[in-house]
Amino acid sequence: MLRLSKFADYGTQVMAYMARDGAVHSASEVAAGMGMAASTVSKILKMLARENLVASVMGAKGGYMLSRHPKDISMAEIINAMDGPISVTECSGSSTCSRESFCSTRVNWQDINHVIQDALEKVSLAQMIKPNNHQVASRHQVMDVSAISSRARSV
Amino acid sequence: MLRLSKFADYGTQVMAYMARDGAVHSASEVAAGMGMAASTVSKILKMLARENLVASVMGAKGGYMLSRHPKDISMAEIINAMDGPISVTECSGSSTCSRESFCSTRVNWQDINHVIQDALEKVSLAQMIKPNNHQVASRHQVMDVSAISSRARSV
DNA sequence: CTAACTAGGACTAAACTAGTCCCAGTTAGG
DNA sequence: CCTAACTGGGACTAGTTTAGTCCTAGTTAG
Repeated sequence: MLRLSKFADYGTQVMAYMARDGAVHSASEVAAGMGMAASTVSKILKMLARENLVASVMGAKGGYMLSRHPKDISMAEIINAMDGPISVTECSGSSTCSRESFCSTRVNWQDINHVIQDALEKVSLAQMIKPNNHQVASRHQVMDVSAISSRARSV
Repeated sequence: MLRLSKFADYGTQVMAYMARDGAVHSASEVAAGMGMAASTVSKILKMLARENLVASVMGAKGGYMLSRHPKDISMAEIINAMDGPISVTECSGSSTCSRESFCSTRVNWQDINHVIQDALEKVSLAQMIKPNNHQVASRHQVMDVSAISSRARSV
């Protein structure tokens, strides 16, 4: 199946929801807007915040906002934040595999991981929320650090 | 993590093992050669046989063999055989998602699936067992149906 | 000072995965 | 024709992972 966890999926949707404006939204507000449980959305936003994909504003009237412009956030970043590094097999990292001596395929898995990572880096959140126009293989946007607001602390 | 099941990984290794020659090997023989449990390898070979990636020979002195030349078998086929269709999210198929009305990202996930599928189709088993030479993005081999043997029935 | 938030992590139930086993069918060879 | 060596298919189980909830602490607006 080559599966992504549900969290990566949810994370993308939460990001998509937040991308509609640059404003601060509380977790419960996002949850209500998306029709999901507040505690679940809260957990997802925390994970996204830890990786600086959203910025958090603490205290009353606080909440979360995108830390960058949607076109400067790649799907690879979101997936990495939610699921950890993109790697199709266990052995492709540093971990030891008991059959490593037999295994002739290891370096090639790494190549495959790299291709997938590349493909995901080329898709921005902005593209992801547009109606489909087959832009997946298009050129990667260069970051331009257009801050949406300066209110956030944790960026 | 974008994980593949262990079966896809094992499947690849079993295929790699069988690719060393065109001969018939019993499941237990392959298991012994790879240092894995016979029952596990047997299960994997059954799955591969059901998708016609290996051909089975029943009865005494039976076993399995690759159904095609390694260069005519793609990684996409092996992964599909072991894990089912390559699809990064649940909703990208036909299944209904409760938030489909909110979800603006669906068609774009399908594009991403397609890119990954493409990348995996371009890697043949033959390439996978060669020492790494960064051939992942190279052109896809055209099938030439060079039968290795005519002994098999289930091809 | 209090209500409305986020931060972090512990905890649990459900789902999935990996691995084993069993029984039925097929074939080579004595 | 019988038996041993195989595959085919599927049931079953233990272990792991995932998803989701909840609790406590810290921060800030008003």
